[in-house]
Amino acid sequence: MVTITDIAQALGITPSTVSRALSGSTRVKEETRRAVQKKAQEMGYERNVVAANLRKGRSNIVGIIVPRIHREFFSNVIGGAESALNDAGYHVLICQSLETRDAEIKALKTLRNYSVAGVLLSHAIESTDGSHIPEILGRSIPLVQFDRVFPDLPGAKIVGANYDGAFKATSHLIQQGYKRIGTLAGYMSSQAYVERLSGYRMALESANLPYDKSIVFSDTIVRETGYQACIKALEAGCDALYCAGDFCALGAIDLLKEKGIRIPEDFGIVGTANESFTALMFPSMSSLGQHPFEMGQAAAKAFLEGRTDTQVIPMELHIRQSSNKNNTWQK
Amino acid sequence: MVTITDIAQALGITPSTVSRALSGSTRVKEETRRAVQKKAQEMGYERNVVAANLRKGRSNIVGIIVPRIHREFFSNVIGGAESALNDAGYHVLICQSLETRDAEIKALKTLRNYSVAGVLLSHAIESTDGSHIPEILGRSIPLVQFDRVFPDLPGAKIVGANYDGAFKATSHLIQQGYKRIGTLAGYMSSQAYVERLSGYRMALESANLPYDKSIVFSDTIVRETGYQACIKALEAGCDALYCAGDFCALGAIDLLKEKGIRIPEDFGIVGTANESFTALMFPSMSSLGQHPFEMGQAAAKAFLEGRTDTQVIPMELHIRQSSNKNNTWQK
DNA sequence: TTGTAAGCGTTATCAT
DNA sequence: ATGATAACGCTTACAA
Repeated sequence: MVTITDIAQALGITPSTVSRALSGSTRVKEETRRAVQKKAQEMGYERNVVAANLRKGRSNIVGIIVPRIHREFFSNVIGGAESALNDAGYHVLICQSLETRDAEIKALKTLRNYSVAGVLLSHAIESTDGSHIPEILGRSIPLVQFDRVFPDLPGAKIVGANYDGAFKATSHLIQQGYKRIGTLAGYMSSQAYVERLSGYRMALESANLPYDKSIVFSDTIVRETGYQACIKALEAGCDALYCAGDFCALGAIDLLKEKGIRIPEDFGIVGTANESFTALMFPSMSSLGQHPFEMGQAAAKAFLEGRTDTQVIPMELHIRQSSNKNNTWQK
Repeated sequence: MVTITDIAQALGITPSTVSRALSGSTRVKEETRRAVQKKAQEMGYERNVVAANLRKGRSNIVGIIVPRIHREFFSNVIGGAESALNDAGYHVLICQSLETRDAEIKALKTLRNYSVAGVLLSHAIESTDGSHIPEILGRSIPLVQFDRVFPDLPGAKIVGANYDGAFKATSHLIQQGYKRIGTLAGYMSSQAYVERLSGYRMALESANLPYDKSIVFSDTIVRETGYQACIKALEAGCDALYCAGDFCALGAIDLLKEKGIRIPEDFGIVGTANESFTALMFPSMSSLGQHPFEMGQAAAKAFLEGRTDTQVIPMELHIRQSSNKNNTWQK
């Protein structure tokens, strides 16, 4: 590997000058800069980023911590973030918390240890508060939170319009004529779900419908728990569910099919996330869509631009068969 | 940040001893090792990996290069690889080639520059040969290829049982009684698709059916091209298609629905990849399943164990409605 | 078993 | 505008 010292020797100058010429900004004669750049090109020089990082005390790596890489939502966020960061000369070190606080802490320490330029984080469900985060990152590593955020932490935040979205989704169910609308609300440890629940509640109250805690099912939001919760929802006389996730909505549909309950005639379902399967399944599932790729790009840009505000990414309601009594199909 | 020098001072010994005590193996008195470890703990020491990497000329980062992070298949591979690597103390730097050779080359150079411990790679479609890969990585960075591999490159390879799988899928269509079975074969620049085509061909020949090039559609395998190819397949008198991807199979189904052609009665479809939507759509789609998570784990383990052989991950045929005339439903 | 010293490749500070 | 020098924190011959 060719170093700046090699170039310096070849040119009869010193490494410092080469370094300056190559790093752009500082005062170097135009002539020498050109000569250095030419020589560097010729010799196939590439800056050793590890050495540069050590000396500078910061790297051009951005860490991304997500609960699970292979969840459709998160992999899309990562895809969006990586593209934007890469365009700006950054690279992405990726960590999974697997929803545990310990792994999240370990990942944060790892990233600090690599002196990353920044951290993009969506916290583990197990992390009910975010105090560990600034504690580990300190003042010098900028933090961008996305999707699951701690509002009280400083720094940029990118969130979905959870309140608005859930309000729209629930209002839609009301308009369709469903009378007793429950919700699979998700983890109350996460702000995103708390807001979805608020949106649900306000939609009911705006329509002068009662908010009834006995049909608010707060649990993990996987297929199996959706199935289980739907049993209780039926017992409680529900005829529709707004679900804070698509997989728990799927579980609910599993049960309804099993019981021979017609969708959407007898029971309405709206999920959340607009996973790709929702449009393709039968009956197709109405879902409140997030925009993960854009969220990833927004998180990356917030880091790149040094923003510290909160950005809200709109959520769109995709009305499909599972909630559409009037049969106005929408792909 | 506390350094080994700090620990050394606190203990009245030298940094080298501290380094040795902390790096495990070398000869250090058990007593001092214990003292050092205790002190390190006390002072909250964490080894600066950047410095260590610079000195050693290699890092504990493994680079993963995939065409696109957010494709379901690849994100699952990454998820599996990350878990296994993380357990062994490695971290993952992630790069997207976006299917272009240039980005792939850039990523390889970046990873070399970070002196990564190894590279896990699934090459871009645009890369029709792999000569650039060892050229950039050299002898010292181990390469593990997965899914899309160049057989002539040295090093470990993890591939799906594409030949076997396509053979099974096509044989299944034959058994179901379809008479003229075409294929959406995918990119012939990639070995995986070449093998799927071979499996398709051999299944036909084993059943004494002709292999007819006019019903082999080789193209990109997205929804739209599947739709287009299916038009031609119908014109050519096909009554079934083995599709080398799920999305092109979906495009084919789009067309069949549009034309009112019954699935599976009049036309059979088998896709490849077993994307999650295949089980949920209507009619549910038969698909040749890969095991991306396991593939990622296998790739990681191949790196960790220094293997250089080729491992074949079996593919399973999931028979669902789209090819199941006998209606023996299988979830 | 431990200490000494050099060096990984770069950047930053001070001179010149 | 350029050069000399030190330093980032660690590892590793070599010496003791």
